[in-house]
Amino acid sequence: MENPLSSSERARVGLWIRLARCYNLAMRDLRSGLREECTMPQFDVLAQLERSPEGLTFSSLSEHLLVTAGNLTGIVDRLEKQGLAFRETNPKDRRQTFIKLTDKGREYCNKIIPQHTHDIAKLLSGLSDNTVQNLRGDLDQLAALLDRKQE
Amino acid sequence: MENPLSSSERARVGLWIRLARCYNLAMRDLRSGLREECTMPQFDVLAQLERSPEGLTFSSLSEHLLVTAGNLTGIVDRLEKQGLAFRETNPKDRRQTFIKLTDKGREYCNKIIPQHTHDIAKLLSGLSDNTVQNLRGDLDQLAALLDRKQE
DNA sequence: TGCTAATACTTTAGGTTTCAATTATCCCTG
DNA sequence: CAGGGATAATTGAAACCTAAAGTATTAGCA
Repeated sequence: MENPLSSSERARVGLWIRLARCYNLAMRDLRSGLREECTMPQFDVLAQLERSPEGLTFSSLSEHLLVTAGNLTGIVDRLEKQGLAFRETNPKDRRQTFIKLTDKGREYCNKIIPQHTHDIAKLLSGLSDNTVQNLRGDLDQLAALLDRKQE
Repeated sequence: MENPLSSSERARVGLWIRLARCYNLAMRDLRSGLREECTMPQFDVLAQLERSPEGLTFSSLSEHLLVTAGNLTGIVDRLEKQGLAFRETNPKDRRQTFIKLTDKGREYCNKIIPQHTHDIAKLLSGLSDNTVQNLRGDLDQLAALLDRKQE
């Protein structure tokens, strides 16, 4: 009835399971390192804003972070409430909103970004430089593939 | 002030970013393939149950799927409401609950598991068998590392 | 100019997720 | 055999997340 999986298909399913497992294990660890400070999604937004002093729109953030714009509304609301970021309507196109860091937000980034960066490096420090390079290359290949399927 | 990142640290941060990006891109695609049927977390639970006719406890599911037990309560509630699974208290230890598939749930699994498996294989079909093998090996190494940090 | 379609964000409904606090049960030791 | 500590699941609060519908605003074109 069911046509059985080819070994090549099985290998790919196994790859997906491993990818998901690594992601979730790492996520769990990194989240706990950030916990007292801010949430992971909030960090992701802050880190993007930090490298764009001119501000970012919801659309561009949504694209970079792979989350829906509807989702960002809430995250930015909370950042705004904490005084770390603020909205600014684009006067040239009043549909668009720029999100920018406040001074407090920038200061905060200067503290937690290096800290979080260090956590990541430490978490992955057990891998050889060689393995890291191989993984990066192969994942780039995979990302290119997945990007293409998106359109 | 800030001591700058070594190139080896930078490489590891880049690896994490790529891993997260691939995970999220793939997740987005696979979710939409499953959408009309059930949610991804529900699928994950069903797929585990399908290979354990004797049932699984919340604790063991929690461990396998890397989610908290509190989270599973809700997911299993919804599966139960849909008539796909049911709870059964362990008479030998009334603290434990076995979760099992109903007939309807088993039938349902027979339909969607092959379908989802096929979606995964198709999504990753653009990678060479060689790249798949390399990635699997390297991710196994990474998972072992992350597992160890967990304890 | 004025209508229509597209774009940008928000809202809503339904799930998911975590952490922390509870409840129920079991185990163990005095 | 009773109390204290561990284990299993649930509950509650807050945040995240998506898809789909809604609201403003802009752009394009007849």
